[in-house]
Amino acid sequence: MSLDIDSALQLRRNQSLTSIIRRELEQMIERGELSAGERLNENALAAKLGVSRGPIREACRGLEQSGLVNVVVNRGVFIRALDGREAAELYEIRAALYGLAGRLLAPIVTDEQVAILTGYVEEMDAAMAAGDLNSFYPGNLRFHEAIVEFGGNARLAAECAAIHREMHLLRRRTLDMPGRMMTSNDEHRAILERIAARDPAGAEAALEEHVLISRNALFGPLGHYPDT
Amino acid sequence: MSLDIDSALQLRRNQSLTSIIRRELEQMIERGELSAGERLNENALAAKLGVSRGPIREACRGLEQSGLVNVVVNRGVFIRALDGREAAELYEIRAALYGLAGRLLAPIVTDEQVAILTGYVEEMDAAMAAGDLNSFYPGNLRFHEAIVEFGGNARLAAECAAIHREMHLLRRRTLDMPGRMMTSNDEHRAILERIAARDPAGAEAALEEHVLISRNALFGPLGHYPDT
DNA sequence: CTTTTGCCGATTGTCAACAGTTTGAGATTC
DNA sequence: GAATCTCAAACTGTTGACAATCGGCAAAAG
Repeated sequence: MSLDIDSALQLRRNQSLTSIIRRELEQMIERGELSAGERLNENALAAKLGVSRGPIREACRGLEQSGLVNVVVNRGVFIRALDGREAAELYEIRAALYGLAGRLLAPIVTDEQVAILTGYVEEMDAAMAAGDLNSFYPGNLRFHEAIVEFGGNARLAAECAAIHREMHLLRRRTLDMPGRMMTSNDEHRAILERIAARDPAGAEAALEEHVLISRNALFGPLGHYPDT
Repeated sequence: MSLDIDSALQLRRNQSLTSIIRRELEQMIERGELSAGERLNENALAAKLGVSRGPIREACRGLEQSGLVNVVVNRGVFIRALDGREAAELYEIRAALYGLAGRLLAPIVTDEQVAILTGYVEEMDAAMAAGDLNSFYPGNLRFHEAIVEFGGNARLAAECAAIHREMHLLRRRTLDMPGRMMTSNDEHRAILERIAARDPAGAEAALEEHVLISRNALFGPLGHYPDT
């Protein structure tokens, strides 16, 4: 009982309407309920959420800074549309950051953490065997999240999460295409193996390669910066 | 005359009060007029800038997202203070990003760009010879900016600029300490030499090392994540 | 003397209204 | 019939006001 009150107060304590709305909008983008290029109507949103326009505008300024929306003066805020070039640039950065995460993690990883990562890979194996893409995806997500978390650089983890959110702005929604599921998990095994071997350079290379292969699967292996 | 009007309109066209205020606050932080931990008073700022609190609050939400301020509900916004651990984490990320920039640039750099970079290094040499730290600093800044710009990944350049802004939150303000000026420019020469040789791996390594040496100069070479 | 309690000024969170801009439809002209 | 002009509706930018909350100080209780 008192625990409920405490947690409720704790929630209230660092959640203004603005932050609640920002999170809500982020999730709407992640779920695809707001698609790229779409315009946000402040009045409509305010009415829908039962608040005034002030907090909505504040939330949108936060989203603007994190790159999820574009704001055009006197015209409104638009869900950002990643073109091919921007997505490719993002993948490049992501590859470098995941590589760094692997390099940080390999020397300090614990046996327990290796076990956790192994669990995720096996989950994905099971999903793969069942041909179930919907349960493959969360395993994939947690595998990558865990690597950056365990690496010990909290800021790096936050940055990777932000980039991952931004990836949802890509029009072609298949972040990991069905056909890539099995080869993808082979790569996961390779990454895990290098981490478990406490091999920083190997883990770095495996993670970088994994991200860049994903990128090439989306854009084709040739174009450096595709134009759409 | 009409040019003045046009440029004024052009300014007005994609600059809301919010964006002007955000830039102003960023510059105040960069110039050190707002020091870490300090609290921003919305009313005072609004009066000082001659606007209402709305745009101020919106600007602060943007600054929050880019990590320049902390917002505590019902207490206000505080200029963020980087502790040692956060700064070290930032340096690690920065090293990886600059390394990526060097790797991208080396294969595609033009002779003209090499000449520009060489010019910056010589500027720094001159400043060094004159013992003039104040003219060393901007050369240093432009050298690093140019490398990420020329690399061709616009998003990477933006990310590096954001991290650089964030570095100004460090309490120990000497981003490059006086004593490091000469050794620092030796490293710049090494970086430039690897880029001019069109050597991606070498440029990457030289840039990473350069950033990590800076980090160690600030924190000492030993501690992985210092606590203050 | 220390601790608790209640109040008050200051500050933030939120809202509703006003002012200026954009947009699109219909009228008007050539 | 096509292009241009006019104008009103819709929307965003900004403001000032109201409500809720926090921190500190003084008085009362122990």
